[in-house]
Amino acid sequence: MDFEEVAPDNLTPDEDTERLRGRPRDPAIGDSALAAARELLAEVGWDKTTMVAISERAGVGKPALYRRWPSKTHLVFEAVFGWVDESPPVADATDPEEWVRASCNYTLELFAKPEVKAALPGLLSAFAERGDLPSTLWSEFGGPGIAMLAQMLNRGGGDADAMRDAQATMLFIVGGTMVLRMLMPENDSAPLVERMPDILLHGVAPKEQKDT
Amino acid sequence: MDFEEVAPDNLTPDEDTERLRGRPRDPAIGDSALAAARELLAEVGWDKTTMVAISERAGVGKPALYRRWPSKTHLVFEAVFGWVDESPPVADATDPEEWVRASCNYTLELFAKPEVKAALPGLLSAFAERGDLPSTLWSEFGGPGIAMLAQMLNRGGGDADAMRDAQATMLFIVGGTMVLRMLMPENDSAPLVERMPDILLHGVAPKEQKDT
Amino acid sequence: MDFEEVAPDNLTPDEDTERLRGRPRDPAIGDSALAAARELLAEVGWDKTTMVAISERAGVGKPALYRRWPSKTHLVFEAVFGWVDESPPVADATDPEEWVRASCNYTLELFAKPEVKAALPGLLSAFAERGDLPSTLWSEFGGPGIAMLAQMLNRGGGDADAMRDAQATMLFIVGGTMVLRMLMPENDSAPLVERMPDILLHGVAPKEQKDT
Amino acid sequence: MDFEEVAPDNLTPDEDTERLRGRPRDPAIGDSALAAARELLAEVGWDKTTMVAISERAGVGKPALYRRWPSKTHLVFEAVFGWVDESPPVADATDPEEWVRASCNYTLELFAKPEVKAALPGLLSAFAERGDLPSTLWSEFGGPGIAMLAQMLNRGGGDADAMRDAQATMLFIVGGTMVLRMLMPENDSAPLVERMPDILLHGVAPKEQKDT
DNA sequence: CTATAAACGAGACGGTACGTCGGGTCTTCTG
DNA sequence: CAGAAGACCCGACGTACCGTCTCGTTTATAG
Repeated sequence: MDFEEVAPDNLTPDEDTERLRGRPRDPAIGDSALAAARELLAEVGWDKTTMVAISERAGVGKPALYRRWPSKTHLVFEAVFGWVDESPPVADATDPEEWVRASCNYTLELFAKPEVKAALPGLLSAFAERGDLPSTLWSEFGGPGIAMLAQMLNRGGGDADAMRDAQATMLFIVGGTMVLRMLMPENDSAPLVERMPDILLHGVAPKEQKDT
Repeated sequence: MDFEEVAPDNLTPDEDTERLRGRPRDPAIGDSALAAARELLAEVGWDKTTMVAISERAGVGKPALYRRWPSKTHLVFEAVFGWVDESPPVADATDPEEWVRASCNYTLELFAKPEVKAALPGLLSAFAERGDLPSTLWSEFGGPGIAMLAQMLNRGGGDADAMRDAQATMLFIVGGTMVLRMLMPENDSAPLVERMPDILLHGVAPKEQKDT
Repeated sequence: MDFEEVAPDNLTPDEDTERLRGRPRDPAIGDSALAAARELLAEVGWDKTTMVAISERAGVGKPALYRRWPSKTHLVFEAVFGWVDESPPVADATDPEEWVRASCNYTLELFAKPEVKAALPGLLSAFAERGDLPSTLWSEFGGPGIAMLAQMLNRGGGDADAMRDAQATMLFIVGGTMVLRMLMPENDSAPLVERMPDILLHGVAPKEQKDT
Repeated sequence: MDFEEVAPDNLTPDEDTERLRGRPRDPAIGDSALAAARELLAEVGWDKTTMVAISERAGVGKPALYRRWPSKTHLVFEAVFGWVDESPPVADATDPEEWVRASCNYTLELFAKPEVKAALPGLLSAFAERGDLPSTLWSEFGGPGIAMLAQMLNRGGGDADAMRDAQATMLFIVGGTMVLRMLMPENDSAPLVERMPDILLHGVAPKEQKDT
């Protein structure tokens, strides 16, 4: 996840010694700002999650925010997805079924978080403006998992086929859970949640049932 | 789709006679405003789709817009999703396979429209503010198709199971195509598009392949 | 006062018979509209004296107002000054002193009316846009009185001198009372009011008092 | 003239040190805004003197204006009358006659300025809404001059009488010149202008002339 | 007794100004 | 030089009013 590295001031001078001139940035500021952004997103939604509001809740000045992130979108993006790749969600899956179930659970949890739901509008906005972001996010977020699944699926067929199926599966998992969380009330989604992995694994209209 | 009926002035008085007082609203204004909104969304994106820009392109005054929709969000929502249920996308499907392929094509086309992609951020924002919208949209948009699929799937099992599977399938179709369109560049999505219906129909990890 | 005659539709066809076709205008509408305008001016001031507010209070439609007056300014103008020249305020004055005292009392009363005070801003606006109005108003409002005073003042000197003095006197009376009413609280203006005519009649610095 | 002190944010905290936090307001902005307002009033009149027009001509953002004045009326008020008491207009008068002539000239010039004439409607509006403004303006604008005249008039009589006469005289000068400038075309006002001070000084109907 | 013509109440329409608010940048002072 | 405070520009939002227009209805005269 290097979304935030597009923005920062072009510091990083040639000399390491030069880097330490002046007052160092307070590392606590970044954390409290991200936390404040998450809280506000969950509490008041995207529109009212103002830069000023974030700065006030974090006890921080607005310029300090813009010194770290080039826009509100970048800040929120990191606040919501910045912890990705800390723990690979399906690191210990050994077969496709396990992988699919784990991935579903993970994304279902992810999109159940109120701050994630609230952040989506702004993030989609950013996608519309910057075409490179989506693919970056996709490869960072889904890349490793897709590769793992592709390897597990690669039973005889070529690599290309397995990769294609793995990508489509990830697409369905992410999209399906996202839409589920956005459109359906929390309470009556339980039976659906249980059934989703099965459909992905075995299809909604298995061939063998057609014969009987 | 009755989103727009939430907003308008509480007309629909008890008496039909009361309704005809005063100059009637010009029905052409609503249409041209919606068309202008769609065009602007596709051309300049969400942010620059201003109420003033819409009113200018539609040859209409700003108050005329606010008489019909209480906010920009409501207008755009209807502009993008207001034509739903005009033509059921899968009316002529006779078996699940046909249904799935037709639905995939339909939603893939839908989310390929630039105005739909541009409108999504604002619409998700609206969802956050008005919890009733999502479920309304869901039932209007997917309801009929889901019911049809459920009927086709109902081979022996109870209605509840078929309904559940149909809902999950729709979830995957809508979500998967949406994420595909939002995250992936148009050009290299072709092989994926071809494979998606197959996965939904037969699963990524068919049981019979496991045995061999 | 023919301010309102600028507006009416250019009816007045050649034939008197043609004039009476169609439904005649309801004469009560004009009166109730003027009364409503006066009340609103006195109660809520110029800004909130809306055409809609006038029409509602008068129980009348907005087009009925615009059929009679071409603008809000014209309506308010007539509402406030339309009754002028009904009764010449100084008709029975026999000498300059009497004339000055009567005129002062009259204008003091006039500018004490809340609707007159409230109407002044809009009227001044109209003056700025239409240069002919002020002189019209001046000649209608002050003309007869000025002529009368000029005649009384014409003791030996030429007509021009007397006319000049009469005009200046009227100017002082109107302007002085207007400013008094606009700028000073009602309560502590009593002593001033008593003294004003004397100054106009005999001056602030009479010559004979200087000698003693 | 402290009209503008009503509006600003309730700064002036207890501590002077608190006042210097944050970026200080650019003092040039206020001046250029006032100048722009004066120019626009003179050129295009009250109605077209828009806040946006002022901000554009001053090269300033609209919020910067609203930071300084709470409304267009306040801004224009200060633009037109903000320079009062910079130079007492009759500082060097030694007798009533001189004082009256100087005051007449001063106010005649004042109300001849196009920006002053254009601003009057809005200002009268402001008076209607804020009752304290008129008396403030009156005391600031006329106070010193009135006091000076009262002292010159105080020949034997009590202070109260002289003060009363001085006030009435000021009322006549201000009101008379204002009405003159508002109602009469510039060109044929010359003879009146010459005669006005004489009437104020000696009256229209001097007693000694009656005898002869 | 019907036809015509105009006025009527209601309210939509285009245009435009208002005052507010958010994003992102810049400028001061303090630590 | 980082940081907090806050002023700055830009521009969109939603509201209100003005003066015009279009409805369908009512009321008068004309034939």
